Order: sequence, then structure tokens, then C-alpha cells
Amino acid sequence: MPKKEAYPDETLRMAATLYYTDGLGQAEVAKLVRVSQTKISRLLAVALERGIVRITVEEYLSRNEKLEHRLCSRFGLESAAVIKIAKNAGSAATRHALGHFGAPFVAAMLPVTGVVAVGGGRSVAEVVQRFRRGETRRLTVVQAMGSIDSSISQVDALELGRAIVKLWGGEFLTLSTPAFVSDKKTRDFFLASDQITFVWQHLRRADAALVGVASLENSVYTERGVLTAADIAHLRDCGAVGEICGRFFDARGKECASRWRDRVISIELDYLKKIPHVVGIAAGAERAAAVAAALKGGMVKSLLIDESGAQALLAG
Amino acid sequence: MPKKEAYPDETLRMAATLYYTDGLGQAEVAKLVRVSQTKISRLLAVALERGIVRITVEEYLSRNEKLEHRLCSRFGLESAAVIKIAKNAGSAATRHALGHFGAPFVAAMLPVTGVVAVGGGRSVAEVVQRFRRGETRRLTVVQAMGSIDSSISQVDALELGRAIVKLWGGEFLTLSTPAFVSDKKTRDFFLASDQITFVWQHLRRADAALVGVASLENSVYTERGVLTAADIAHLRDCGAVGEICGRFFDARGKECASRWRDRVISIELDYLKKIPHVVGIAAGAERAAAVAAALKGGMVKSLLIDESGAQALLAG
DNA sequence: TTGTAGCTAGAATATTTATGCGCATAAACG
DNA sequence: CGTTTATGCGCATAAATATTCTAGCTACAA
Repeated sequence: MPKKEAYPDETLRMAATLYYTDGLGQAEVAKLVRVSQTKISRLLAVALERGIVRITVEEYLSRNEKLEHRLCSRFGLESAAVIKIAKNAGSAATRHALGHFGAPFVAAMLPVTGVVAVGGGRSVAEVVQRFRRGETRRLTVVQAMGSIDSSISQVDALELGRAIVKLWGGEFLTLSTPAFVSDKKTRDFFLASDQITFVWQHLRRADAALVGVASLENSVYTERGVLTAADIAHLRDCGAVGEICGRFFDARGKECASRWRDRVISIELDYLKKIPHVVGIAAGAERAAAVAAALKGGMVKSLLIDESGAQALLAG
Repeated sequence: MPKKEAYPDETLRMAATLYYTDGLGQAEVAKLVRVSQTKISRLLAVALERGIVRITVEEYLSRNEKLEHRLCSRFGLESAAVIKIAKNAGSAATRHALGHFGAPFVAAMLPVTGVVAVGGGRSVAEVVQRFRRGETRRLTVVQAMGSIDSSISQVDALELGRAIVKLWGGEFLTLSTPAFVSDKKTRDFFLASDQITFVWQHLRRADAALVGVASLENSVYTERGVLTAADIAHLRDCGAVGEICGRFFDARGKECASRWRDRVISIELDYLKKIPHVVGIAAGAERAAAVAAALKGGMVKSLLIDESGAQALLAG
């Protein structure tokens, strides 16, 4: 059944010419075309679709490929994306831009089918929120760490995994636990539960992982008040320079024997090291040491980072 | 001295890509570029100017060249512009569109230097209002007819001449009389004045003229109440089928001996016939007979007309 | 004919974009 | 250098554009 062509190309050309070439407003165009302004708005959209109007933009290269190559060869990375960020961007703005421009890279790094472990964090959230609906994937997304505090937010792994599955299809395995519990006993109690055992099995054989790499100072835990200044000091005493999924590691990339180690419910760093494709996300130069350690420890195999972060990493 | 480049092309490319390609709003782009929405708006304008963004529209042919050729050969016209008009356009809308699309044609027909006689009328006004500032011309614009009634409006030759000179430069000679006076005596009194004698001399040696061609029914005189239904009937009895500059003519293009003939202050049709380039403007099929007569009489040498008018003219 | 589903148009309204304005900083001038 | 004159920024707000919503229309079936 031939769909009726709503408006002839000639009308579209007329409206588009009056609007774009002659520079009239839609209301003026409407008078000449003898329809409402509403319709002109829709007509112009159709003209764009049909290719009667073409808008081309000189390509903007959001990634610094030179730095990417240097990172890959220096640290033996599988792949890297170094995103250019506006000079005066603060840390929230950096994450925002990193998410926007980095999302396609990360989406390409994740498999179309298989098991994917997903951690939480602000940068990770910015990326995940910008994934686009592409071909449907057959993923088993697994929550790689518990929720940061009792009020679930957009940056929790729980929400991020849910979002991925909603967009790309597949199955989502949840932990339903906090990230940190009061003591080892409680942690072991959780770990012994059927649900968590089940999830843990999947984490161990994950094909890929998506995690944020944080420094001690500027992490979501301090922001949310889960960790105090004293806690940070303690961790630093233990040699910690960075954190992934609530687990703290030293400059060599080894997990620190801090008092938090037995209270966290998240993928173990040793598991993470065995996952073939681990995409780490880090925003900001102040994370360079943490990223360096994570790379040394082999926790991260691909990296999404901002330009100043990459520079600091190469300089350090 | 090289003018400082306000923003680097890279920033412009970034903003333009985010806006046009990625489809973000200016407010969202602003967050990523780290400037205000205001600035994004201005940046995008610059990007368009610099050619970083290019918008191309398939050409719209506003003129029906086939009908133009037929008109020229059939009536021996110097040139013709036949403007396509939206189907459901009323007479005001037709004039409006005729003016928009016809203005470039008329502007091209008028000389860059020399004497130009200008009549009044709604269609003429629509055209003149859309003249664009091009190279400066050295015109002597001459008001070819008096003002239609006491309250000068945008369609009076007085205003139109003024507008042309303001836009293109040159000198404007005004009549400062009404189009119609109460009797022959008054008319002769006006004609004897120095100012009018002066203007008349210029009209006689005009290089070009721009006039509207009207029918009896639908003219600005009836609209403004200068002519009553009875007047129209009288004129028709005298054989009038059309009007130019307040002068009525019959189907052969000869001025009618109506009781208005001696009361009008405007260029005589016999003068008009001697002007080398006379551009006539007519909107609407109901004017076809008037236009045909004007062409037969040789008052009009070039024609701007709408499509349905042209069709009626060729059919008649 | 009359009812009804699916569209389409335009009026009302929400959202987005452009612009006038004053302030702050930078360039030009004395 | 101090003063004056420009330039550029973003806020507030006006203007323009997109979207929502409702009514009317067409086509088709009963």
C-alpha cells in the first residue's frame, strides 16, 4: 500500500529555501506557503530527513589520538580513548564531557554477547547514561559491587546495570547488598547467601568489565560521607593510592590490607585481573597515580580518560 | 593589523558538531563547551559564517519559465516573470508572495542610473518593500501619480519612491498632490505649478517605469473608497477594462474619456508608452483582461505576474 | 446514510534560541 | 601610568520554534 506523500518536494524546497536561504522566520514562511507556522516547523524537519536540506559540519575530533597511542605503548593497553576537555572544566564538567564523548568508545569495547561486570561511580554513570540504542545485545550484566548507601542513586552499579539491560536487552544479575557492611562477619553472611554465590560465579567468568578508577581524595565515598577524613588517612597509611569497586590498592596495584578490605562486597581485584576485557574510566589529572597503579596491577586493560589525566599519567 | 580571532575553529567545530550532528540543545552544548548558552548561540552563528557549518537547500524555482517564454513570444514582451503561488492563496497573499519572489526580477529590470517613474499600488508596494540593498544606484526616482487619499499609506507612490531612494540612494522628485482632484480646473491649477512642471519634464524623459496594472473591480481605489460602485459602472460604460496610475483604459489600451480623466494627476498613458522600459505588476487571474489591454496599448513592456494570472492571460 | 478509525491541521502552550543590556576586563590613548 | 574607549561576557527576557492537544476531515465499513 503506497503511503501517501504528505507534501510534495516542491513545497518542501520552497519552505526550506525561504527559511534557510532567504532567512525568513517560520511565521513569514508560513504566510508565503499558506500553512500554519506549526506546519512549517514540521515541513522543515521533513525536508532535512529527505535530504532536501543538508547540514554538514566540519568534523570535530574529540579524541587525542597521539596521546592514545602513547598510552597504549607505554602501558601495554588493549586500547585507550583520550578525550579533549574544555580548559576551564571542573571535575563534574570533566566527567560529563568524558561521558558524552567516551560513550561510543566504551560501547564499542563491550561485547555484543557474554557476561559483563559493571561497577558504580560517577564517571561510569556519565558514560552509561549516554549509551545509544544500537543493535540488540545478548548480555548478562552482573552487578560488580553493592550499593554505596541506602538511598540508591544514579551512580550505583545497581542502576547502571539496570540501565544497560533496559537499553540493550539481556539479563541483569543484582547483588542487593550495600557496598560496605559493618564488619567481616556480616560480609561473610552476605557472601554465603545463595543469590550472592550465584552472582559471584558469573563475575568469575565474566568476559568484560566496566569500572571506574578513583583516587582516595576525590571519590564518591567521601562525597557521600561513607568514608571520613580519618578513614582516608588510615587507607593512605596502608599504602592505598587508588580504588576500584570499593577496593583499595597500592602503587603496585596490590589490594591493601586495610580495615575496609573485609567489609566490602564487590568483585575481588584478583578476579578482575583475570577478566579479558576491563574498561577503566578515570576523570581528572588527580587520578593519574591511581590509574597508574591499576594499570600496573593489571586490573584495567582499556582506558577512557581525559586529556589532562592522560598527560599526568604519561608524565608520572 | 590582524583582528584577534575570538574563538578557535576547534571550539566552533565542537559546538557545531554537538548541536547539529549530535542533536543536543544549546544549553547542553554549553555545559560541554563550558560557556553560556548565549555564547553557544553566537558561536553557532560564527560557525555558519566561517563555513564550518554549511547548510544547503535544493534549489526552489519560484518562477514558471515555460509560461514566461510563452508570454514573451505571444505578447512581444521584453521580459516576464511568472511567479508560482500556493494554491489556496487569496488576493492579499498572492500579492505578498508575488512581491517576495518578484522583487529580484524587478530590481534587475530597473536601471542602475537614470530616471525611473514610480506608480503606487498594493502589488508594487509588496515588491518595493522587498528590494535589497545592492550596489548603490544613481537614480532619479519620480513620483508618477499623486497620493490616493489624504492619509498617506505604504502603497502610495510617494512612499514607494521614498523607500527606493532610501535603499539605493539617488534623488526623489515628489508631486505633493492627490491622485484625484475635484475637477478639471483644480487639476490644471496643479499642473501649472512649477513643481509639477518640473516633475513632468522628468517623467517625459524617464528611462524606466514601475507601475501596477489593476482591473476595475479589485483596485486600491475601491478598497479605499475613492471610487464607488457607481463610478465603476460609469467607467465600464466608457469601455474601461483596466487602470494604471489612476488612468483607465479600454480593451485596445486607449485611455477612456471618462469623467475621471480630467481629474487625475499622474503620468499620461501616452508618455508611459514612450518610456523604454516599463515594468508592469499584476496579481491575480481577474486582472488578465486589464493586463492584456495594457500590453496591447504598449503601456507595459515587462511583466511581473502570478502563475494563475499568466494562465488566464494566455487563455484569454 | 451513519458510525468509526486513522490522520491532519492549527490553536494553545512549552521549550528553545536570540538579543538588549550592564558590568567587567582589555585595548587605546593621552 | 591613569584615563578613556572598546570588546566580550552572561543574565534576564523577548522572540522564535517545537510539541501537545483537540477538533475536524477522509475513507471505509456497516
